[in-house]
Amino acid sequence: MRGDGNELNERKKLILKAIIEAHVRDGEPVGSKYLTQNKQFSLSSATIRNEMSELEEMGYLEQPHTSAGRVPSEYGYRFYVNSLMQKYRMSQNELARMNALVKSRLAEVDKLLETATQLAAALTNYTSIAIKPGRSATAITKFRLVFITDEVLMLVMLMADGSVRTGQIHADLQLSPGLLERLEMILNTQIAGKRAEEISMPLVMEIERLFGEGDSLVGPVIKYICEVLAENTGGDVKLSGVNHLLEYPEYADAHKFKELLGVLEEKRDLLRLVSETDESDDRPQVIIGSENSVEEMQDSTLVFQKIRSGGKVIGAIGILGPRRMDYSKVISTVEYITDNISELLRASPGLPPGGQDDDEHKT
Amino acid sequence: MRGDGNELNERKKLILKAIIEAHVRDGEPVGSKYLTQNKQFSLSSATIRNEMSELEEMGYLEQPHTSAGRVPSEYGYRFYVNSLMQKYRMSQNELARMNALVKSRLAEVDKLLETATQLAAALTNYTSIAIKPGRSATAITKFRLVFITDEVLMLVMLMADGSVRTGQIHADLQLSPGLLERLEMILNTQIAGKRAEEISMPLVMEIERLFGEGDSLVGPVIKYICEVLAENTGGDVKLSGVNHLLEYPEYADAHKFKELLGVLEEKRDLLRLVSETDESDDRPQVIIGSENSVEEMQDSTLVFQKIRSGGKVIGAIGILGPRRMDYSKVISTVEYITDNISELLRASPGLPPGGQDDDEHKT
DNA sequence: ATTAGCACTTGGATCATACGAGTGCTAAAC
DNA sequence: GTTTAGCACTCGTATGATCCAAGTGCTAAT
Repeated sequence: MRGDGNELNERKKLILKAIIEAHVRDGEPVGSKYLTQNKQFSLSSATIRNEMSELEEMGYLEQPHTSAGRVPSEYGYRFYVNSLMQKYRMSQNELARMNALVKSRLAEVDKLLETATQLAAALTNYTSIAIKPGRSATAITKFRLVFITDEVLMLVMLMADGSVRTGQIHADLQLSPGLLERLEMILNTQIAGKRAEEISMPLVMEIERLFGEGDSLVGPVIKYICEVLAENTGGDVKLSGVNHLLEYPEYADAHKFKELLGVLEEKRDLLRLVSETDESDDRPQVIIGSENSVEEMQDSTLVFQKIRSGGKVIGAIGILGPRRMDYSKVISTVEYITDNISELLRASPGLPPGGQDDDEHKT
Repeated sequence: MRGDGNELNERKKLILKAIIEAHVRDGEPVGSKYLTQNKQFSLSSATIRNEMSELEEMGYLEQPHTSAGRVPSEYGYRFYVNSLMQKYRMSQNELARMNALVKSRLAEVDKLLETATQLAAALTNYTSIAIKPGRSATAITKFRLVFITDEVLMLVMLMADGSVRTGQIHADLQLSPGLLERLEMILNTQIAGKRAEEISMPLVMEIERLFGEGDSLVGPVIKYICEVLAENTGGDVKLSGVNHLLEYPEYADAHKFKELLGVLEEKRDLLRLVSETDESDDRPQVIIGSENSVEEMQDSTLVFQKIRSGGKVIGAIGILGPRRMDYSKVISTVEYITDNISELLRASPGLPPGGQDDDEHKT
């Protein structure tokens, strides 16, 4: 019954569009009469009723119960997003607000993502999600040891993917810049480039031998390095504006809302969701209802877009709301914010400058 | 009417305790009859009624309406927490679970706090909050510049409070270790120890003059330093288990819950709340209802405890739930978790080892 | 092909009633 | 003097009946 025959005539499209937009606006089923009175259709309610009846048969609409108006089906929304919707044009006001917010804080990617989420939530009145996928353990290409105090050193690690990690290590013996220089060299020759599995006990002992004094220094350092290598950084998810959801009657059911909240906090599912989608698709992705493999989110829509920097996906920002959501506005917002972030990332320093990747060398 | 005369006799205390515990258990007003049938009181309901009536007059109990049972008043809870409650003894099971979780991930304070929150939420079935107060702008005592690639350097700043901040800076000119060494020295002589206001334009120009080449390097570096100095790090708040709140009918009202969520996300109020309390008190703090200055939280109770490392408050973890909360269990949990974290912080490195503070030198 | 008209369905709001839980008080019992 | 039994009273909620408005589907007329 879906997409049978060949699609909708113009009038049906217009009606469907009007229904969806009306429903999104006030959240109630839309009746035939409503469409005639408020709107530009020069048709009677009866005619519209007939069309609606057909639209229902074709799967674009649904009836909550006999005497209610129609509501867009998931399929209907999907069609709307794919074909009917026109891009939302931000108002002067919104644009100004956005620019101001975007410019305010940049710097580290983390902060950037967080700001972006808050922004998205504030602008759309839906819940917004920042996703930072975990980098799966990469090798370390270079070490630097920095002398901080007599007892503390900082370990700086340049990762193969171009990012940098740092950590402080507390040593039990008296440190000196010279000592660190020696250890740094040893690390760079012996450990750089290796994966966690390759750091065997004999290797560690060899290093301790080379370094000579103070295995109370080598020990903690190696331990820290192993931790970083093994880390498989879990990825991070930040929510903003969860409270907005409660504005929509769709989330009135406390129990279901609780479940949803639980999933959102769990991170895992969200991360999977983002990584499941087409890796190369850099447009906003719209996941409507049951297209979503996470059960608890099947009454919601998730719109998200990946953010790249130097060819690598470094995160994503998304918006979550009821299936009845202002797709046009949400999609534009996500798109706009993502673009801006990419822009900022290109301009500012802060993270991988594209470094040792294959693609970038052709310039 | 509060605390008039001189306090409760034994029987009143017992009855009050029983009422509170029953109410916490099932969330409904407690009637006189209920107390007699289920419980160990060898009294009739009438007697209990009389006692309850007096307890009400004294301000420990309240009646939602004439024909409902009694409910503990805020004052009643406060009394319970202060005098009646006995420490919750964790079950073998809970202890095991906790230990396992605590041991799993430690390392950075951030991670630690996050794990702790999740733990607290899981154990208590309330919402848990990790609070990392912002350090109010401190001076930088020392700089280190680390060569990372031809174009990127890492700026390491030792702060006056003993912590370390790092940031990457992208330079437009070709970097070299020698270059950085020179700049490092200039920074250490010219800027170290200064506050943000003291970094004037003339000073910056002086530095550029001293450094000579490439103000395309000095510019970004100084800018970054100023940002860090001005930063007044906002502090951070992490929530876990928000969904648990929805289990309690107290939070059924979607609108109020939305407001509460909004406040929790805002961070600001929470941070204030924690910093408002007695700085030196390291026991768990219990803020019940209207004792809380945040309006939206006046129907809730917040239990939290500060975490110190080397004398400095580095964060707090707390639990938020309905006023009717299992105080005994919650307080013990918070206490236990906090103690464990302190323990871990003492054992592992990772953060300020107490550094250049006054108190610590006396060892 | 469109429209007017009408019978039918149905969820929600409104109202009245009944019920149950709990109290406060008085008078009797210990 | 304290405790208890008994009873009238209060009040929130659950239940059910009724009504209404909105919307549909269908048929017949335009």
